[in-house]
Amino acid sequence: MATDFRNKLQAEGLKVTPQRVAIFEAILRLNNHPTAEDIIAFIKTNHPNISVGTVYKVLDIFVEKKLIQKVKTEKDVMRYDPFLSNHHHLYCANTERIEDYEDEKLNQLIAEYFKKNKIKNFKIQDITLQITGKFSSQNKSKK
Amino acid sequence: MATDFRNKLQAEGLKVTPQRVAIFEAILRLNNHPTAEDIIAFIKTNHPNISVGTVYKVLDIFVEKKLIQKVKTEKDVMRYDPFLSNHHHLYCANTERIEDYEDEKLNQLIAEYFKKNKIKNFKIQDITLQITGKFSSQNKSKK
DNA sequence: GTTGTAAAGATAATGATTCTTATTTAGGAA
DNA sequence: TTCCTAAATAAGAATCATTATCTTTACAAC
Ligand SMILES: [Mn+2]
Ligand SMILES: [Mn+2]
Ligand SMILES: [Zn+2]
Ligand SMILES: [Zn+2]
Repeated sequence: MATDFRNKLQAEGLKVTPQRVAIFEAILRLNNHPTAEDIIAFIKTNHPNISVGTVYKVLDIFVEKKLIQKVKTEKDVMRYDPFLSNHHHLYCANTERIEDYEDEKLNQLIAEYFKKNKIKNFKIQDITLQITGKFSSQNKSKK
Repeated sequence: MATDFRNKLQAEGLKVTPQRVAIFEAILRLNNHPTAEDIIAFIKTNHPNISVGTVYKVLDIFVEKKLIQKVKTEKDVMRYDPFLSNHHHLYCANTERIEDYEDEKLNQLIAEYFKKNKIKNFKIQDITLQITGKFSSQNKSKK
């Protein structure tokens, strides 16, 4: 996992720097699909003089190299996801909480559906569900 | 349709102003899920001195009153959708094009699936698919 | 040691959006 | 119709997430 990350960076010809490690670890720990600001705040304790620009730069690189993903929201702040597999998101209707939702059976159901029902003039690469609603067990990793 | 819009505004106790009408019509005409900037550019021809702040304000009101929806993207610009029914979106992997995708059969399939497979601690309100891929018939209403 | 290059830090700039304030207007009341 | 006033708009400043620029550092190859 941590070594996996190092390997992936090196395979892309990118250096394994303390900043990059710290940013990646922060995203893993902050498991509510953190914003850049969340990440900076988290890192600041052990790594007080990290530069804001560096964080944004590194996040872009991670996204480009597919070490993380961006998560779409209706807000004017980007959020990041270290979880790369085909999965879906539960959006809280009231708060900024976003939880992962994995469901292989559902993925297959949808894949089969689209195998039979092609979309004209469109080649599907990826399907993600945004499931909006309310969490009943309050909090957990709120924002 | 146009009167429907007026009624809905009045039902909410909101005044029907030329700006609001122009903004709503612009969103209908600009059928690629326009940004505020797209809307402003479109309106400027007939309505040269509309204020940017007004457009953002009005868009917020429309969203709040459910006359339009926001469309989630990975970009730092908001996009708006006049289409309110349960529908999905086809995101072009290369361009900013976003098309509506309506599929009642799919909606039912998914609804049935979740009727049988509840998500623990979560009450679903709405499900939207983001379908990413490539359009084969190039353009139509590009960005 | 010198050179070259990727990466990080500091900080200015950008661009979408929001806020503030003065002015105008829609539309109900008189 | 005319008046009145809360609601809405215009103009422009401010905010804030993100980008860009420029300098400095890390570190490897020569
Ligand atoms: Mn921006
Ligand atoms: Mn912004
Ligand atoms: Zn996720
Ligand atoms: Zn739509």
